[in-house]
Amino acid sequence: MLSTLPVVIATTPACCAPLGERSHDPEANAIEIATRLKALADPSRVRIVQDLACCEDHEITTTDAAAFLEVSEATANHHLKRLQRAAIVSPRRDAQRVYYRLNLDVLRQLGAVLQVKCCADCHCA
Amino acid sequence: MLSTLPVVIATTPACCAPLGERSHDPEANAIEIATRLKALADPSRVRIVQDLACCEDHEITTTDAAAFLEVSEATANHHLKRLQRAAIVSPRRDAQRVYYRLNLDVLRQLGAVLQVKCCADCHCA
DNA sequence: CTCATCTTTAGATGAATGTCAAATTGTATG
DNA sequence: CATACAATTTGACATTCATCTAAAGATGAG
Repeated sequence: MLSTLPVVIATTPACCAPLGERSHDPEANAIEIATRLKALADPSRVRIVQDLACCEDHEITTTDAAAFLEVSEATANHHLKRLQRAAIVSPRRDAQRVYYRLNLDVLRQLGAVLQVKCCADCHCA
Repeated sequence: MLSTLPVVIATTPACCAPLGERSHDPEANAIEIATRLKALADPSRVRIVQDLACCEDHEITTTDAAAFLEVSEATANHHLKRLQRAAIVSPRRDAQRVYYRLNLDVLRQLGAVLQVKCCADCHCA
């Protein structure tokens, strides 16, 4: 289970790309980033996140997600758990139902990792 | 082979999340985004991109990548091709060598997709 | 042309994963 | 407690994929 706000993603490097912290352990850092990206790299999970970012109350249950994705509840639950393990969503129990909600900060930080800025003197586009 | 600048990612929606265009075909759009994320969602490929964003000349060859990742050249080439198919890198041939270079705009746009902004009246963090 | 180097492809293999049906657990209500 | 509904787990299955070795292409040097 990944932490909600990993240091490796939060820090900003010196030169070009903010693709996570490179100074400490590049290997571990790359695994961390890849793990989070993998959690998002599936059409069903992208749609869940899209819906969560836009829907009325910004929450979704396993049953709702199953109907939304037109998939079994076991599958919907699998995807929600996958997102949860990457700290992209968090669960909230209310009676029988479990509502999942986006962790916007985590999503934004993951996005920030891809906002590569190159140094002034390089030939990058 | 994905196009270099897909419309689906370039456009900006109305309300909350800019997780790609949702108005046209949500299903196809989600597949598009997930496909690109998948191309990046591997530790070796993250390290390649990290290196490309920072290294001296912002280019890398199959042989260099193999040494850098400590992996066979076939494997390194596989990863570079995967990134190329997602338009994240582009090849440039010079004599025997093929130099791969980042498409910064594609990377930035993919990152922008995750920069979820919620509407003022919602309860998101 | 022949050799050396770099790149790419082909085929094989093991691990991860998306999906489902079925069974199990959790929670509330009669 | 018994029933109903929601969530989760389990086990199976097919697919994808990271990796390797071996072989084949591509390109320049002698």
